[in-house]
Amino acid sequence: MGTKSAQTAVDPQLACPVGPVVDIVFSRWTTPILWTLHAHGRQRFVELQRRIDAITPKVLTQRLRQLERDGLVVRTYHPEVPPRVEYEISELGLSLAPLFAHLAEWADGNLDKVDRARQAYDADPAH
Amino acid sequence: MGTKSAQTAVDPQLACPVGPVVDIVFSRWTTPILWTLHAHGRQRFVELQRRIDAITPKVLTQRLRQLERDGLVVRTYHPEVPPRVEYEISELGLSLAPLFAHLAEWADGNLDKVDRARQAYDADPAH
DNA sequence: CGGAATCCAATGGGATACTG
DNA sequence: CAGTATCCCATTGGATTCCG
Repeated sequence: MGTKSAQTAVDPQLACPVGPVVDIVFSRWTTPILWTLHAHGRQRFVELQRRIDAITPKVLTQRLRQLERDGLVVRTYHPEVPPRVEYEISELGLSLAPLFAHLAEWADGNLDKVDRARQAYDADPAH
Repeated sequence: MGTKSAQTAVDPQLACPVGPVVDIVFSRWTTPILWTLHAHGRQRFVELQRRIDAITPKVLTQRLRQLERDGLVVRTYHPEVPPRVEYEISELGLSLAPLFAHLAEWADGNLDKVDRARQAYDADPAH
């Protein structure tokens, strides 16, 4: 990981100004994680793991690290026995809420059209 | 809302309502393709290929097929010699424009914060 | 509990060559 | 021109094990 993002291997800025932000917000597993944190508030590692269907601890750790580095999630470590770690959405992460709402709204009004388009496409023997 | 121990195994789609639409709109290469089609209007395969930095014909074909199947892009085949094919955004695809604008707006106001968060994170030897 | 380390399988995407 | 076909490599993610 680190400085290199897989999706930006081909500088998308020229072809698509929204490329960088898509990398940050919509890379794999980020929306389920952000959504779960937003829906259930501050919670521990295992709670997150249980709520996000069958995600492995390795992948969850990777994604949480990225989200923490990007400032969208705040990690709090409590030096106890046993150790306790809590994750929550940051203020910056919370600022994505309207965008997610917008996305959900579009989905609500148009996902059925996508479905019908697919059925029509699949029904056409020319394809 | 209360936490139910009964539904420990949560379907990822349930865990994140925006999951399906993210798959459709923000899967790999789709935003550069949609953006280019929106910026330059109806255009041919090679034009698309040239404008989207170094995308291979194979991948471009795959993505265009998916976008066509999802009803976001319209493909028009002209049986000439040599053959001519044109792609354009559909009405459904165009309905994504406000969403993209919203995304660009968020990026414009917050991408620098992400950058600073990364620098702060990388500067901390604890990480 | 909250990970880290290791190994491995699947997949996506690049390069190249070819065709109607 | 607009793809298709083939090969191949890199990255991703899953499974498992181990540790402070």
